[in-house]
Amino acid sequence: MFQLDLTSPKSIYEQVIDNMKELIVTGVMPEGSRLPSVRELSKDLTVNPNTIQKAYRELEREGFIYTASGRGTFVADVSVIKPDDAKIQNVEKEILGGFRSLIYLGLSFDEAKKIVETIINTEERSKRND
Amino acid sequence: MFQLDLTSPKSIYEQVIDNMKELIVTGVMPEGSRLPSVRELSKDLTVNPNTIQKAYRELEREGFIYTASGRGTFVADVSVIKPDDAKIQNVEKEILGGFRSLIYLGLSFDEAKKIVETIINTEERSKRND
Amino acid sequence: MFQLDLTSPKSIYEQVIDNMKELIVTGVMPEGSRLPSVRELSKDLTVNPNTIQKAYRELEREGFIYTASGRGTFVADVSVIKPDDAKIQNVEKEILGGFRSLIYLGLSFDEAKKIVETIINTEERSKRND
Amino acid sequence: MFQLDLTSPKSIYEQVIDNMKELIVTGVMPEGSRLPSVRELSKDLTVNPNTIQKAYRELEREGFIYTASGRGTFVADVSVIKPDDAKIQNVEKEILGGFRSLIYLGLSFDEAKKIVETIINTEERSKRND
DNA sequence: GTGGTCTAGACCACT
DNA sequence: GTGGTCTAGACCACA
Repeated sequence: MFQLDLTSPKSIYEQVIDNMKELIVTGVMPEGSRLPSVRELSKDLTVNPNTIQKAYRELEREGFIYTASGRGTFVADVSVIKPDDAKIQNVEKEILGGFRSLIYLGLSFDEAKKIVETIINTEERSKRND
Repeated sequence: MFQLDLTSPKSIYEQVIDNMKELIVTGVMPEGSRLPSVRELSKDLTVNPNTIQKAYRELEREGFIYTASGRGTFVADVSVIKPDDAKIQNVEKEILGGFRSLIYLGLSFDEAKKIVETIINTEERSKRND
Repeated sequence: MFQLDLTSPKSIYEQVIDNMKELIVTGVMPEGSRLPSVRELSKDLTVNPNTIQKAYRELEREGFIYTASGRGTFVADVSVIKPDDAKIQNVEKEILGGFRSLIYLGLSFDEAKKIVETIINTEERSKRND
Repeated sequence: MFQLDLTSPKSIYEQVIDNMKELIVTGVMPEGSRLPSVRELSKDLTVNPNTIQKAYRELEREGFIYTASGRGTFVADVSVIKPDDAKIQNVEKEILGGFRSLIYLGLSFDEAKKIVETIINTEERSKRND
């Protein structure tokens, strides 16, 4: 399904969340499709079931999936998710922090700006090739 | 000097580092100027001295400051710091992650792009007004 | 007969029970009328027969229906059911918990009160229009 | 601090959440006050630390508390919490379900209505005596 | 089989 | 000391 990066500073359950969101938002996992069961995925990634469940729980809380005990977990209707302004602001701060880090690392403002533009353009192109 | 946000998920020592870098990179604390002593700052921010110590150690490791034993810690020549490619790549990943988060939160690609552009432009304007 | 909400946190058998009770108490299914067989209903709702079986068993236990072996299951005389004080107390706790949740969600006491009154009034009106 | 009801159908972590919310909303735990540490409370209630942490995490997510790793968890400014319409609707459904259950249990509409009114009035009186 | 809860106990970073 | 993450493995209700 996807791979974990054990060297990443991101925790395992966060990686699972991000990877799943990616699959859902890009439509690889369409609405209503069934996610691998907690046990399946935990075995597949060789991590503890609790870790997967933690990720699934968070995904459910954010409205990406819904869970039917005894039957499985399924992709929700993501188009309904309404942007949460508070969260967006947090992410904005995160991005601003990242941008400033580039400056701290010794880049000029214009170099940093260019890097961010490149990141977005690369992302845009990769989306178009889906 | 600056304020801490005790409710922030960022750890205190990270906040100290970021604030210090900000002051240094923007020139508020020019090269050679003396930083508050660990004790002074810890008292000022009412945090544990160990926490300030840790922040200063990291700042020194990254080349932003240097310590003159018995005299204090001073701002280094920041223009010398060479961008560390590995670190830049990490920050790039962080920014990309943030950008994708905007999408996950329900924004369209163009909305997310616009937000990032606004962040950078705001930052640019604030720098010009320094 | 009725629809299930597969995304609901309520389990399927609970949904079946509640829907059946609704039909019985409102008189849509009058005393003595025959319920769909387990197989029929399970096919109709595309759920596992065991699930329907479990719901019927619970409904019988509570006195809403009775089974005539080999002939089917029928609506019992509901007017005979005596309120079970223990159960009523449980439901009262549930309602109190819900009411407090409204407060936790940031509503004032009066707002919460008004909401509950509206719920009951709406229910009352819909009953009158049966 | 409070007691758990091990016979309750509510899970332990839900009970912890509800009890804490109660203490916070009623002002027993004012803004900024420190919650018992995960370990303390787990020992106090003789439950596993993970269970307490699960509760604390949820409380944080809902904005009732904030957490400062290494220092403890603290009561947040609850007045800021904005009612979440989706959640309110869920609670409304819950209350409606409870109300209907009273009817199913054999009460008349007016009896059920009176019970709910009594619940709210009792709650109101107990608040006034705080 | 499915998800949900819980225990016991470990390791980590931060204060 | 604090909270955060994770493993290993148990028990439960539900389908």
